[in-house]
Parts: sequence; structure tokens; C-alpha cells
Amino acid sequence: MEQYRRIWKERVEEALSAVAEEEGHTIDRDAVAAETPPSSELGDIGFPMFPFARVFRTSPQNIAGKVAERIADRYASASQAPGTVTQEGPYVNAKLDRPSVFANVLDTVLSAPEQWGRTGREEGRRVMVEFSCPNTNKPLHLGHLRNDALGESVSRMLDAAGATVRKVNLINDRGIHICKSMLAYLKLGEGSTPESEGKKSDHFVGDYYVKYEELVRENPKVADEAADLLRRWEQGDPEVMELWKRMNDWAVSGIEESYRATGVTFDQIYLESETYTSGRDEVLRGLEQGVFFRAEDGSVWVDLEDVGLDKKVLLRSDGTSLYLTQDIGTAIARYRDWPFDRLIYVVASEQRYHFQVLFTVLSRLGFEWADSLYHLAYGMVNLPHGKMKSREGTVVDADDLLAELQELAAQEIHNKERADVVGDVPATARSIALGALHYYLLQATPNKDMVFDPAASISFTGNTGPYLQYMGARISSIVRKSHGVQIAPWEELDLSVLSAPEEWDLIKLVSSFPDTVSEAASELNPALLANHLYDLAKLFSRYYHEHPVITNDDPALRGARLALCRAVAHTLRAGLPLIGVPFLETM
RNA sequence: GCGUCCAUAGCUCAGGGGAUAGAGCAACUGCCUUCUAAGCAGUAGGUCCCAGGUUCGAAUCCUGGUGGACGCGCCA
Repeated sequence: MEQYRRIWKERVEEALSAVAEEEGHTIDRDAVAAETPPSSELGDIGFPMFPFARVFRTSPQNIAGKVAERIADRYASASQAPGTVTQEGPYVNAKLDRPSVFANVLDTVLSAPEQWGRTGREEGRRVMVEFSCPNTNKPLHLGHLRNDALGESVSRMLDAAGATVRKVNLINDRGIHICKSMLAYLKLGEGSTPESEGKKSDHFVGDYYVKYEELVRENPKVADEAADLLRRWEQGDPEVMELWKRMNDWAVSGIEESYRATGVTFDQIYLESETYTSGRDEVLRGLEQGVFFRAEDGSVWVDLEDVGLDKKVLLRSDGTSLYLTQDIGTAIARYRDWPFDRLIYVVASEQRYHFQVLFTVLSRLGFEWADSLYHLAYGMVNLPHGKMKSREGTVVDADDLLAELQELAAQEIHNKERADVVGDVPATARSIALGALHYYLLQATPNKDMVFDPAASISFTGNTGPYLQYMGARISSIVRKSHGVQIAPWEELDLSVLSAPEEWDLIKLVSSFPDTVSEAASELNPALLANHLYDLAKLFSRYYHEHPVITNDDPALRGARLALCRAVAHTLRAGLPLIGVPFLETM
């Protein structure tokens, strides 16, 4: 659709300039804007004439009339983007030649469906995306799910837009939090294992973290013991290292199981235990260069007050690294490992300040690529009845939530008596659960806080993932059943039979799908794509209720409509996975 | 105290200079002998937080308020 807009904008600019010249005016071509009229009846591309009223000293209606008259039928049978132009009030509106658009778009989609939606807008760009970054003291929760959904979706969209994407994870496997779980295990574990308890391994570790919280409430001195464990870990105490390894393996393998279940993958996984001292040398180098300063107690600081930030500590007085120090080190290491044009950190918006500081410090250290760092901040996920608070036990566990959604989906399959048709009920229920979850998390603008309502997400009516999956399944069913019906071959199809308004609106939505993908990719906003696919599904749903496809009497109409159905199906098939929603043939 | 982000229908969210501000949920009314009713159509629901400003034109941009969230650790 984008190319049509470009071509017609050019034509309108030319006509407007010509009219202006005849009347002795000059216009600013940049003031010509291509917009979308509120309904297809008015036209397909609209050009408001308001900005030119002043130079012409007449009404926009008047100008629109003259411009429209000049263009009118001039391009009615142009070889490229044929169509006509009308005046609609103060607007000049282009109406595309429908059969040629149908032919064009359908041919593009159907001849290379696996390429549909893939563009070259980000061609040649190397983009690293960091996301997830779990702690190893407890399993993933709902907040991680938003993070993972965003990271995956943004990565897939960038890939579809032609970028070379590298997904990285940084597992926070060291520090006081894991020592707390370790301590509780030492006190209460009695050699038990996830296997002996029959628990998913990361939940097993997480349970000891909860037990630690109970222990420290009873006896605050337990905190000192945890700190002591951390000291022994840092000294490399073999006994502590052995336990640390064991518990980390449990935590990480459990988390990886969750990744597999949700379709999350990484190209590289960094471990904090291997990177936590990095950045120290960089800070010392910065100190020598006079970028930083040393306080009396030996700690190293950066003063960012001139750019509206604070003074921040970069090295403790004992010379050890902090979170910020480590992030400096890992950023540098990553650029060395895989030079990027852009590094996107998918991290909660609470850490905005941290990233401002990080980016500024890297820039002051002289890394010109510091400008390519971007913090994709996303808002908190709240629950209908308030916030998630670990102390109040209202944190929604990722695995539990997914299991609950899957159960609800399975029930629904049975209620609708679809089990026989669907075949593998658990697998289908799992796909529906994922679709529900990911669509709900991604249809909201990343930046904003959101309320996650599990019941609403899986609800099978309305603006939900399952609704989109249902439409995909319905079209697939129509396409499947078409095999037993006589259809005119593609070369002989008469596309002018596609005369319903819905058909025209459908093909326009289909044709702008690649534009939406690349826009959503460059804006790093999956919600744009989610909304587009919803509009498409919604419109198709209305359409096929009123317009029989394979049960139609007219073979010409059957063939043309089926081609349109296929194109819509391919669009959903290509688009849904980009927002983490599995495409289903049957449900 | 300072900083960042947010405010649109009863609720959850779209729309981010341009044509009558849109969906979904919830409420009410119709539609299954017909490609899956997990659906479709319809009714009702709005001072786009407030006040100024910029503009031919502001829900959208700017300034100032108000309300809310989150930051401002030798935590991560």
C-alpha cells in the first residue's frame, strides 16, 4: 500500500504545483500529506488541501476541485497504480483501480507466501536484543512473561524487516539472592532434590527462597549467614561452589523449560558469574583519563550532575564492581563479540535512570557506539485487584498461569465438542494458552503499565489471541474444504467479481501488512502489528458470514474469493508468530 | 524535594496534527436445517484530567496545574 501512496502523492504534488503555477503561486510540496480517508467510499488515499488555502487565497474545497479536475481520469489506465481522483470537500481523494490491486496483491502473496511480510527496510542492520535476564533464586513470573514476549516479538519483527538479529540473555546467577536460597536449603533441605520432591526444578529452588524469608523473619541473624555464604562464594570455597552450581543448574534448567514452553530462544547466554567483575578495568581507565574521580574512602565515582543526573558510584571502596560497573563491562564485551548497529535492552521502566547513567558513562568513556544503545522500557503488569507483591504472595507464577490457561482452553475444546476434530487436545490447548497470553501482553503499548486479567485474556470472545487464532482456523478450514470443490484456475480468475466493499477493505489490510510489520519493527512496538491483525481478522469474520466462499454457486466467485481467503490466511500465518501467537489450522 | 512516565466510554485498551474519537468486555435486542455460533448484526454508553498557548485545524504539539505509577542505594 505504501508504494501506492508514494506514487499518488507525487501525482497530487505535480497537479497542485501546476495549478499553482498557472495562477502565479508557488506551493510547498512538503505540505502535501497522504492520509487514509475514514471510509473506502470516499477514496483510498486522501490529500487535505487546507494548508494551501492561504497561498491560493481561496477555500480548500476550491483548490481540491481544481486539482481533482486536473488529475481526474488521467491515470485511469496508467501502467503503474492506475486509478482516478475525486474532490471530497476539502480533500483530493485517489481511488485505486480495484481489479489491478487485487491482481497485484494476490499474486504477490500467493506466489511466495513464505516471503509475505518480509521486507528490507532494516536490511544490513545488526541488532542485538537483550531480554529476559532472570534471577536464579526463583521461577519466572508474569512480569518476565511481558519481558520475554516483547523481546521475542521485537526480535522476530526486526528479522522480518531484514535486520540481522542476535538475541542475548544475561542470567543473574550470583549474588546475595541465590545465597539466600542456598542457606535455606542447607538448613532445611536435608539432601532433597527436585526429583525426590517431584517439583519443577526452578520452583524447587524458589521454594527455598520463600523459606529463607520465613527464617529471617524468625531470626534476623540469618541474614548474616547468607552474607557469609556470599563471601565464601567469592573466595571460591569448594563446598559453597558445589552447592551453588547444583542449585543454579536446577534453577536454570527449570527456567529453560519455561522458555521452551513459551517459544523463547537465545543466540547467546551470558552468565553474570562470569561477567560480574568486568567493567572494573574500564572504570580504572576512565579514572586515569579523568572522566571519573576517586573519593577519600577509595570508591570511584562519576559526576553526571551537569546532565541532570546524580553522582554515581562505579567501584566500591573495597574495589569491587557494582551492577552498573558490570553493565559497562558487558556492553563493551558485547560490542567486541558482535559489533552491532543497535543494542536494545528490554528492561522494565523502573530502570530508566540506570540506563541513562549507563549510556552516558559509556559515551564519556569514548565509545562512539554508545549512541546506538537503546532502553526499551516497558511498564509494570498489574492485576485486576491490585499489584503483584511478593510479600503478599500475589505474584503470578509464569508456569502456573500457563497451566491454568491451558486447562481453560482444553475445557473449552471439550465444551465445543471439538476434541475429535482437533486431535491433539493438550497441544492445541497449549497453543491457545500461549496465544491468549502473548496477544494480551503485546496488544498494549510497551511503555505503559497494564492490567493483566487472566480470565479476559483467554476469553474466547472479543479482542483476544484465541479470536485471532479462531479466524485463522476458520479460513484454513474453508481452504481445506475447497479441495473437493471445482475452482477456476488462478490464470483464468476474473478478479473483477470481487466487488463487495469488505473485499476491497480486506485486500487493503492485507496489502499494508508488510508496511505495518516494518513500522512496528522500527518503532519497537508489537501492539501496532497486533492491532492490524485484529482489524484484519475482525473484518474477515464479518465478511465470510455474509459472503459464502466454497458454498457459492458461481465458480468464478468461488475461485476469486478463495484466493482472497488464502491471502488473508497467509497474512495471519506470517503475522501471528511475530507476536508470539501460534497459528492454528484447526481449533 | 528532584527526575521520568502515564491520564480517552462503567472496566481493559487503540488512535500521537486533519473528514462524524474507535475496539473489546460488561448491559440490552436479533441471527445456527447453510464453509466451526470460540461467531455475526444492532442499541446504548465520551467536558479525550483541568487551564492557557501554537495552528487554517489539537484527544494528538508546547507551557503550567491536578491526580497516579516508578525512580533518585558502595542493591540488582
